[in-house]
Amino acid sequence: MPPSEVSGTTGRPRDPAVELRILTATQDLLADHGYPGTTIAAVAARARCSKAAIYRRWTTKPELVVAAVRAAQHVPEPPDTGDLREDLLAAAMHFAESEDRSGVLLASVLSEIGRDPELYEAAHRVVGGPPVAVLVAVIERWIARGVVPPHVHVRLLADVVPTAAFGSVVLRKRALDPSTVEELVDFVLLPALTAPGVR
Amino acid sequence: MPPSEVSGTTGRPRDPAVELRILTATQDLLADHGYPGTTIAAVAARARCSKAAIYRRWTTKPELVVAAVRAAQHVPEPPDTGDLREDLLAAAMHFAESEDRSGVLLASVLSEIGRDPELYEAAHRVVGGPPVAVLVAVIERWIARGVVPPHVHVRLLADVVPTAAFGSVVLRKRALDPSTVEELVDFVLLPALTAPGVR
DNA sequence: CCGTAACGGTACCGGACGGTACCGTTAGTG
DNA sequence: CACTAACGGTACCGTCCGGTACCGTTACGG
Repeated sequence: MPPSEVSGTTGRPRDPAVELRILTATQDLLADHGYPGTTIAAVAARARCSKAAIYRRWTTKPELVVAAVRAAQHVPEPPDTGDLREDLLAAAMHFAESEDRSGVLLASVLSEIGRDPELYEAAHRVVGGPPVAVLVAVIERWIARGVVPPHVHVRLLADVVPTAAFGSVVLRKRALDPSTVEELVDFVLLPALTAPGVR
Repeated sequence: MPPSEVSGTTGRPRDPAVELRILTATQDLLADHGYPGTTIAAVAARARCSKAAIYRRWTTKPELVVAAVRAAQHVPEPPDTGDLREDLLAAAMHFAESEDRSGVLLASVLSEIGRDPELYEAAHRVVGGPPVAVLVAVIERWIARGVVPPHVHVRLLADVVPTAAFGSVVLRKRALDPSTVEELVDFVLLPALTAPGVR
């Protein structure tokens, strides 16, 4: 939900540039200092605006944070390169470090947004779902093509890279290395997807 | 480091029961409410003691938390059942839910202990290292026995289960299901360990 | 040109929490 | 029996931070 759109029909209009500065400032602070370090005062200072300008748009801090995370996201397209490994790499690389900060931001927020289940669910659904769904879609397509056997545990394998990315961000304060993502694809996903049925 | 052992040679001796109650209360609160929810006042209330009794033993909250996490841990023995799958299961189950709360506690703390690198490192080294080392040891032993090919990415695979456990605790507020651990072993670790060289 | 509302700035409120100080009481040691 | 230090209890301090209120100023619509 973008800024509360309720505003009188007359008077000085809101400056859209302020809105943008607030959101990017929130993203910066979330990425650098986590949820607790992202104070409203700090956001205001970085956005070069007043706290009032923030509370005019969002009623509470968690709502601002969700808006900032949502603004950072752009839904990826399921790749279809004709090669299993290339598809996996393309889908998995969304979780590596890149100019797209949505993964890093999501991890920062999810781990610290605390005990508010409603906001937690909102953030998870909006930002966490789609990229994992892309990985699931890729795997299922290659199952349909008969390249990957149908007995593999799709959900479990699709979660490997996102989970690793999450751990990296939360534990080591930095995004997953692209080379590590490549290793995960080559040494974990591909063997598990192409191995004959074990057990 | 247990309670500051500096205490005069005379006077009323410290009650060891109080110490124990403080540590278990801290563990309970960490597991249930995370690091921020573990306030000193709450620990004192649950331990049925005064805040002063806590600060008599530990100088600061992070030190108390590290002590509580450390107290919850007991170093596991590397299993050697003669069967690869059984060894992996035994080592991996340390990260599933059980009466041993050390994994859950570590996850709670690591994700929220914040920007104090010193305490972070201490907690990680003390509690996070050994269980992963057990997994590494198991895999390397089976490489030495020639059952697992030497080209597998040991560190990467040994981290799969711990990372999943961490994500589960932080994201879903509950420990990893034993059946999920079993699935990870069967559908991720074993295929990756036994697959022929890919790529 | 008047009304309205957003603007930056800032003072302020209220609650939470880490940590300290001091109480009278109690359990040990010499 | 005197001394000492831990005990539970509690009042207190300082700080941080989310959120509110109010300022004079500014930009737009009717």
